[in-house]
Amino acid sequence: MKISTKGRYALRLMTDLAQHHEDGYIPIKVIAERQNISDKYLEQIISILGRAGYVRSVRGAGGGYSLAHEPEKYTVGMILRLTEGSLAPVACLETDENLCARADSCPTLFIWERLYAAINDVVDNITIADIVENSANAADLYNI
Amino acid sequence: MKISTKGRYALRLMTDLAQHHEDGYIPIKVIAERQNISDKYLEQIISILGRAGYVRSVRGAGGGYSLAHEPEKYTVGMILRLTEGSLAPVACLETDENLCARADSCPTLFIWERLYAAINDVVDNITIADIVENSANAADLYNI
DNA sequence: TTAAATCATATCGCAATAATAGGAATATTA
DNA sequence: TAATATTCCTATTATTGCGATATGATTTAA
Repeated sequence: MKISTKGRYALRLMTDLAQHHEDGYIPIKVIAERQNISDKYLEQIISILGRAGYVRSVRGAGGGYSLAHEPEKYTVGMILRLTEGSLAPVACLETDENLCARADSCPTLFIWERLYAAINDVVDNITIADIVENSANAADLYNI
Repeated sequence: MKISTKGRYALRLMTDLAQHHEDGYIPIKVIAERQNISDKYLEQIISILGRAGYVRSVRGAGGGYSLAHEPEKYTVGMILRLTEGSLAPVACLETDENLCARADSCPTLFIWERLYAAINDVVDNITIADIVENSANAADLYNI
C-alpha cells in the first residue's frame, strides 16, 4: 500500500512547475537539481505527463517544460492515476473484467469499496495550487 | 497502492474462522479448500496471526485453529497491519527515523497525512463481526 | 503405530520498481 | 555552419517483494 517514487516525483515535478509558472519553459535538468532527483528518471516521468497533455514542451536550446494549464486545474488524483495507475486497493475494483465471479457474495468487497472511496475523496480534492499554497504557508511559518 | 494477497487472505481466513466460531478447532486444510487458497501459503499466513495471539492452535490429529477472541474484537486494520505491515502511503509516515530532514518544509506531506488518516479511518472502523454480518445479509439478499 | 495436523525453513519464478545508459532528433546561438 | 542545449525514445540492469511451492520436523489423537 505504498505510493511509488514515480507518483511522488510526478507530484513534486508538477508542483515545481507550478511554483515557476511565470518563468517560461524550464529544462528538466533544472527541476531535477532543485528537487534532487535523477534527471534521466524525471525525463521518463515527464514524458508521461507530456503525452497526457498535462505539460507543454519545447525542444532544443532554451527549451524545456511548462504547465499546460493553471495549477488549480490539476488534482493530485489526476497526477497519481496517470503515473501510478489506478488507486483501487484491489484489482477487482479496477475494471469490469477484473470483477470476480463471486463478487455478488464477496464478504469483503464492501471494505475495498469504502477504502477506494476514501482514497479518491482525498486525492480528488487537493490540487497542485493547494500544494503550492500549503508550501508557501509552511515557508512563511518557518521563516524560510 | 494495492493490498497484497497476504492481507486479503488473512482477512478471509479470519472471517472464515469467525463464521465457524462454534465448530471448535478447524484445520487449515479445510479453510484452504473452502476459500480456494493454497494451504501451504495459508499456513504461513496463519502462523503470523498465531504469533500475534489472534488465533489459537492445537497440533496433531483433531487439531486446527480457532479465533482467540470474539470476532468483534478484531478490526480490519489490525489484520492488515499485522500481515501487510504499515498502511502508510509513504515510508516517511511510518517511523520517526523515516521522517526525512525536509519534512518541515515538505510541500506534499499534508497529502500523505490526510490519505493515511482516511485509510485508517476506514479499516479501524470495520470488524470481522461486521464482515460476517455483511456476508450474511448478502447471502440473504441473493437467496443463497 | 499410523495418520493427521501444526510448525519451521528454504527455495524459486516472476514481475515491478527505480533507476542508468546511449543516442537520435530538434532548436538556439555563437 | 558548427557547437551546444535540450527533448525524445528505447534498451538494459540491479534490486526487491510477491506469491507461492517444497521438504521435513514435531506433536497429538485414534
